[in-house]
Amino acid sequence: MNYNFNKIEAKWQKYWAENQTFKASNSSEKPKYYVLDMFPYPSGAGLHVGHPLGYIASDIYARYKRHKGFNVLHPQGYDSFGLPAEQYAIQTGQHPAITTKDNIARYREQLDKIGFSFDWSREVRTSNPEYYKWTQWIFIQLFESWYDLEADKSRPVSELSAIFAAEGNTRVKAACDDDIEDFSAEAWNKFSSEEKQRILLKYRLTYLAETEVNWCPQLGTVLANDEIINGVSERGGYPVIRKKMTQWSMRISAFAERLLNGLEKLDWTDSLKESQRNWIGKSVGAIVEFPILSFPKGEEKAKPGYMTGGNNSHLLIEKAKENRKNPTEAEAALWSQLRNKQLDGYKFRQQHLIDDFIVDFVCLSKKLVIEVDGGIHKETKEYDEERTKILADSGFEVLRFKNEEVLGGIETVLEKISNNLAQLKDYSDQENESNIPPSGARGIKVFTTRPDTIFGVTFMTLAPEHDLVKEITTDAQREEVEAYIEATAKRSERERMADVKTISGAFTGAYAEHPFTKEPIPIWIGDYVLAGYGTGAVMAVPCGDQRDYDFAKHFEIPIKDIFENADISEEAHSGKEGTVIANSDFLSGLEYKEALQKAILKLEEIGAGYGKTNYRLRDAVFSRQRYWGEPFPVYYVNGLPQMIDVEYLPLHLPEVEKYLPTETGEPPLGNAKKWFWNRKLNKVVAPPLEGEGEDIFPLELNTMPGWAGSSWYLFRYMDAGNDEVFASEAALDYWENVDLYIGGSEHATGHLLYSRFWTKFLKDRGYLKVEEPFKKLINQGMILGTSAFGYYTYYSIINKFTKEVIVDRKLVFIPKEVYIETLAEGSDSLEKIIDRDVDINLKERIDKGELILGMPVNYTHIPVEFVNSSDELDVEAFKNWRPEFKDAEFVTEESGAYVVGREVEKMSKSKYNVVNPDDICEDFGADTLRMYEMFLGPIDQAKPWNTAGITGVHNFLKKLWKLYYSSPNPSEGGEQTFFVSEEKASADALKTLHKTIKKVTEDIENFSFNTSVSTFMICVNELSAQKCNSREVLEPLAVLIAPYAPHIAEELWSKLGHSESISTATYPEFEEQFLVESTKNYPISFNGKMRFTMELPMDMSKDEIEKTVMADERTQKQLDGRTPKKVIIVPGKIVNIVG
RNA sequence: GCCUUGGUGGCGGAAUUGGUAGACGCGCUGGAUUCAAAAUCCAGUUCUUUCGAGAGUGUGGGUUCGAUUCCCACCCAAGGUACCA
Repeated sequence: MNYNFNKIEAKWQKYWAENQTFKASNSSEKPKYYVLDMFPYPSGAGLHVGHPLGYIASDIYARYKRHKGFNVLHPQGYDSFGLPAEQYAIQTGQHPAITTKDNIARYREQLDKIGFSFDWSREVRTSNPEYYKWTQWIFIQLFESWYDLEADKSRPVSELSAIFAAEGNTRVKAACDDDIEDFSAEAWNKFSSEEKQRILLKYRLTYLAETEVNWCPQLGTVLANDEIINGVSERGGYPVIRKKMTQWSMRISAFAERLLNGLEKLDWTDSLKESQRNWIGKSVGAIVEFPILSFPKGEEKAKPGYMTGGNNSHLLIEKAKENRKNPTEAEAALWSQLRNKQLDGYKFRQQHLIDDFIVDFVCLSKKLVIEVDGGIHKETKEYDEERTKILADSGFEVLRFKNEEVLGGIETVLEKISNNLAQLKDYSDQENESNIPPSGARGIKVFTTRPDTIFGVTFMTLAPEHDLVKEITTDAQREEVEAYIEATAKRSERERMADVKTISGAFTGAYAEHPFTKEPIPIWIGDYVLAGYGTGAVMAVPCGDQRDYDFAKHFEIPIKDIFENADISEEAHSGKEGTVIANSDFLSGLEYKEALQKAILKLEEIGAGYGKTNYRLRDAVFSRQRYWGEPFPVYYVNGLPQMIDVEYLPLHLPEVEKYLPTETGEPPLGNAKKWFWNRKLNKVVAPPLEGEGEDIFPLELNTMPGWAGSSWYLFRYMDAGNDEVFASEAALDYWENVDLYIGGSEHATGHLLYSRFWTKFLKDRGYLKVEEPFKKLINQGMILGTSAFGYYTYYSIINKFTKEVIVDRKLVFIPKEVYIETLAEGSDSLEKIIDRDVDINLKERIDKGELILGMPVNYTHIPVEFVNSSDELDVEAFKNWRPEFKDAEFVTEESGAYVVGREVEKMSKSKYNVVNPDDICEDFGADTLRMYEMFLGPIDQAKPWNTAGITGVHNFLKKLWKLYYSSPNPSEGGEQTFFVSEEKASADALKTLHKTIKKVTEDIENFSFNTSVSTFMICVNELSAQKCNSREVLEPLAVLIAPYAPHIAEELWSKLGHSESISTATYPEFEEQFLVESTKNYPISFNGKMRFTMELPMDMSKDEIEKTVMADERTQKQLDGRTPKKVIIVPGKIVNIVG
């Protein structure tokens, strides 16, 4: 019987499905093993042969582990929320749920044909409400958590509130927003509920924050970086700008150190771990604060808020204003005497901000602060002391009066003030008050990894988006700066990073003060500084940093050399090791490391900075302005987010008529007719009518990103149907985490980091016991397509005088060489071709110059299914494909065929190079497809698909089949029938078998599937040559190959007399004894080049080998009379003769 | 730009720890079988060659008795670069 793969494969696929052969149990005597593929997105195009590559590899491993006695969990499902379905919905109006369902059905059908051992009873889809209920639940858990930096773990927010109520927020160390104000327990307890919510939001692991996005006003939507091409949208070509938007963020940065350290224990490739390390980007350095030295004239009056810290000042200003409106009696009395330069002509300000403090009165020109105690603005004693200290540090004198003093005898108070004013140094001589930072030490914070080079700072650069830019820019520079900011807003972040050639920037006109030298440092803005990195500002050290160097050269900013023996005439000296600092005051003469330490110490000493570890990892934006994603279980009361109670989950995705943003630019959910939450009824309702708004609040309009559902799906598979919890404790305890994960390296920093983050979070909160989701990870490379190209000319002949068109764009396909030659050298060959095609009379008239011949050339993709393995085109099929090719002519080879050009590209519909796995299964069988995909090359590398090569693997399976179909007495002319001999196998056959067991097992453990396929081929070739038909060899061979070619293995297994599936048959054991060799075929090299080989006994000694080799006549011939200088002998390996 | 991976015959690729470069398969060439074709089987197939041999693993250097493998510099290609999944 012939190898009828279609019949065999259908039979066993049916058997597996009916018997639930691969259904995994959540309890078993056997050890567990969890094999997972990266979550597929079911695209509309269906699977092409590139997709199953990783699934085949994981399936082989899963099946191998079953043979090895493991209880294997090998599930599959769909990451079914995503942009493509939404795009399709926008274009066609078709609901994404419907297209997604269809696509999944198609995927499933295709997957089933390949014979995977998936446990389909556990299938999940992220877009199913039963699934996203738990994604929403996890979001709520994140919202209800904060990160305790001391315990280094996530804790419930209720515990944080308790801490605040007991001791305020000054002692707790938490991962939080930058703009946190200190408050006491008393203060906390007095805060309104809303105030508390606002503060807690700054601590939660998911929080609302302003983030920069790529906004396309015309499309009314946010675009991904790769949806932007040259600053305009890919769709439509509309302009895109950077815009700030309030969005949900995930505080992944709190986990940075754990994500970094956790890598060490993972069995991932070094390159992948390295990618994650770089992404997390830990750098140790210092925060340095440069006080802003100058403000433009008049500005300090108009804007009293030049404080340290961004949003703090805004809050303080509000408070100060309030204070001004409601003075105490004493304050009001004093102010009436101080205002309008009444006292000795000195100008006083009331309720003024200095640093982060509000003082009652201040005379800036004398740096004198007047405080009146005991009023309604009374602060705690602790706070007062701290404030006095900081004010003193900034050079302010503080004068305190009690309420009674002011009210009892204002004359005495005024006299005291007056005396003080007279004694104090006058700061107003330096150009008004503008040289004194009006509010004290407002500064620019920078993060630097090289505080040792601080004396080399000659300018500062801020990101153009930096909050301070608008405030510090002088009138003279304003126009230039604003134009620059506008220009930058048009460039994407990636563009800005990639483009190092164009140096651009603008001077703000402002200066900062060097913390040590007190020299003024000009403040520039430049787009090489990114707002999201560090503090969005750098201290530029042109002598030590190339980008600063280039910037300085370009704008002719001085470059200060602070290195010993470094040449900085051409480029910056960025080396660290062995660098000695010079020209740097107390750092001079110190080596890099010492200088670094000392610089940080000094900075801390003078209060201008402190050592800090910085991470490049930014908090992850979690909002998407899309329809087809998980809705947030969130509604808003007075703009503050509220979580829907867990018992009312899932919050279903609403129906909308249009999947586009609303006319007012809101996300697509804004189109939903019913998208409000009734807090009383706990359900989704229509917008409130007049008078019934009390319990009805708007729901969140954004949806979650693609990575929400895929960050935790591995745990859902452990207990997929559970509607009480995301997975039961028993299931989680049994399966723990994924033992082997296979997928593309493109997920290195996205999915793989986010799922590690969520796993750590869920562990902290006690929902999981594991710290990591994926123990071992293998990357799969992409399978590329081999595109086919046709080259053509479309020539026209026009009458020079009458302009009559005689031949209109006639299409002639030409050989590739002619095309290339025409482009490179000229059209000689092309003309010859056209001459043959053109009517003789016309040709004569062309030669006479009466007619003009135009013949442009071009190329086009040709569908690969029209091309055979010899690159010859099926001309008729191609002509019928599209009307424009109907009348095309073809210049053929001698054989009469038109030969296409070939090139390797990504497999894609638009390139007409997609190969469908269904077709391959139909023509060659799933077993052939599986083995061929593995045979193509190493699993982790990209390689082109070439269907022509598949016959080799197919023939191999036919040969394998024949080994078992070797009826000793086939009837004359009849087919071979199944036969295995029960006799002892030959020594050669056993050697072949055990050699194969050894190699294949090693390969499978090393995920070197391509070499194991080769090994099988060698094995079958050898056994065929040996005419081996003994059960002793063929039975273990069937098990050995079963993970790779399961259908044929099942068939042979049943023919061998087994009634159970082969899937759990015991894996054959390798035995060394069959491989023992007594001789070695030694390569004999001369100066490292192998010239001939010699068969010598394995146990021969070094001396004997040398003697034997030297005595050989071929050795003497090679040496040609010379005496060798040296003879190197590695027993069992080689002989090398030098000389 | 930065990070990661890779570069070996006409093609996919192999080569364990520095030890016979090109296993295995495709393609190609020749042969057997056949009226013929398909299928199958056998032999050959890195390049150059004056048939002695010589060269050769992206390029240029280095270490070594010996380098595809280790080191340095460079070139090229692919993936990622934070809203494609």
